[in-house]
Amino acid sequence: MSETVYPLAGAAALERRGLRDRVYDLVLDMLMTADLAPGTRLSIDAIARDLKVSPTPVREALVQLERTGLVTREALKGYRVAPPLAAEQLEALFDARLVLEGGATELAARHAEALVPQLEQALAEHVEISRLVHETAARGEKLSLGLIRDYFAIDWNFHHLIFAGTQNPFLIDMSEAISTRVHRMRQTVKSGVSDADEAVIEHGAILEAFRGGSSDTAAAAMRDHIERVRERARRDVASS
Amino acid sequence: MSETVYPLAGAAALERRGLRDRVYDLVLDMLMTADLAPGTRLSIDAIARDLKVSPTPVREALVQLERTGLVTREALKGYRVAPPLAAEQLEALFDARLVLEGGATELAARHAEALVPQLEQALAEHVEISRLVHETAARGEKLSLGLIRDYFAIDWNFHHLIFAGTQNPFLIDMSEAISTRVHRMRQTVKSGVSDADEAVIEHGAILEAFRGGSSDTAAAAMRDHIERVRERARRDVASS
DNA sequence: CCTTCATCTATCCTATAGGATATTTGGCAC
DNA sequence: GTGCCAAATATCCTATAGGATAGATGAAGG
Repeated sequence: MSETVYPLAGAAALERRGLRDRVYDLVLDMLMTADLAPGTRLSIDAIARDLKVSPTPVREALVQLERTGLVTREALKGYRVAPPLAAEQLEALFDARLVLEGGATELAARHAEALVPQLEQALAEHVEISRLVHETAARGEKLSLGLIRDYFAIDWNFHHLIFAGTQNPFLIDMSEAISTRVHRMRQTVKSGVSDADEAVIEHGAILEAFRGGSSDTAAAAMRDHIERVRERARRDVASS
Repeated sequence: MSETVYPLAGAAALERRGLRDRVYDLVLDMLMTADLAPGTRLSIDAIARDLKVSPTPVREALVQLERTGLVTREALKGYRVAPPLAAEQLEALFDARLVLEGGATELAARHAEALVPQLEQALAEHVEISRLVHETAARGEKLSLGLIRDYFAIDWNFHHLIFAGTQNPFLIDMSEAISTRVHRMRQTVKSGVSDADEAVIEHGAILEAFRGGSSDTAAAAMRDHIERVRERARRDVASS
């Protein structure tokens, strides 16, 4: 008796999750880190055996993943890792980002006061991990998958904070759809870590614009950043 | 024997669908037409009994619906019809539409030549059904659910064509997320049919801008249209 | 009369089983 | 050796069963 009951501390944060959700996280993580060749079959039974669960929750997790665009489904044939983004689709992705993130930046500027300190924090982390990457590279070591993963997470966090700053649940939802595609693109396109310095500078310009309080200036800085990322990605594709 | 086999005619269009997909369509239709009170429980077993299928495909269809925002899920508690859009969320929805549809209109202007005839067709249908609505109202008859449904479909078709005109799969995906929410909003907000004349005029202005070929003008016309719809929706909410 | 606790029912969640479909393997004919 | 067909295997898809959890009902105590 007399079990220690932790009262309300963060009770709202504790949201119960079924097995389905955990399988979803695991498969998502698997798709993000281990770069599977596009078109690889994702056998439901095989995944179920691997994770020691029944096919049912796996099936549901894959239905959910299908809506993110990371996997494709053909009825009665199964799921596959989504094909890589063709050059045309890469352009479309950046067009969509220009629309979405440009607009989101304008809206987020309404709450700039709350947003600026968060972006400062995110940028500081970005600077820090860039330094780490450079040091590792200078020592001639190969960048560990974990480090690359962390770098991408921190880089995207800056963009994510801006979406969150709009306080618009619909835009935040859409940002997640974009997010998965951007992460996937970075697996195929080599770049992403090599342009760390430029990314930091451009993020800094966006932050500065937020400090200024002009939504138009901030949106312009964001659009400029995305266009530059697009250019760097184009060069990478061309050189591969 | 000797079954009549229809050869290749439109074979590409015939895409095989599992039971899961049919259940999805049925539940989606049910959510769109029969206006269920928000918060209504969607029992998996009950739906399965209704449709004479096992719970498994129903469960998968609901997972898919969850991503559209039409239903909400609480682990171990089940699915419910999504709560109605609060005033705040209504504003957020229009903000998101301004960003998305404004941007999409700019991009669609690149392919204006192909788009204009389609929009002309859509607008003609819009005019036609508006006339029908007016006649029905003039006779003092109550508007049938089918007529209202058709009106909404035709109205939204104009917006959908513009998304399709971007030829951007990512934006088209996002438009579907918006579409379900807009349809749902129209169930709660009374307006939508009453402003038929204004909608036709504003759509006409967008079409005219596309004919002119200026992407900025077209985007401005679209944003103006959405802002006006927002205003009309606000008035409706206030008067209820 | 109201609160509290136990029991009971309904529902969700996961696991297992079997039929249906796709894919692969092996063999045969050319 | 190459192309085609058939059987075997693997996989997907739906159905059913049982354990687990949430909500409801009813009784006991204050």
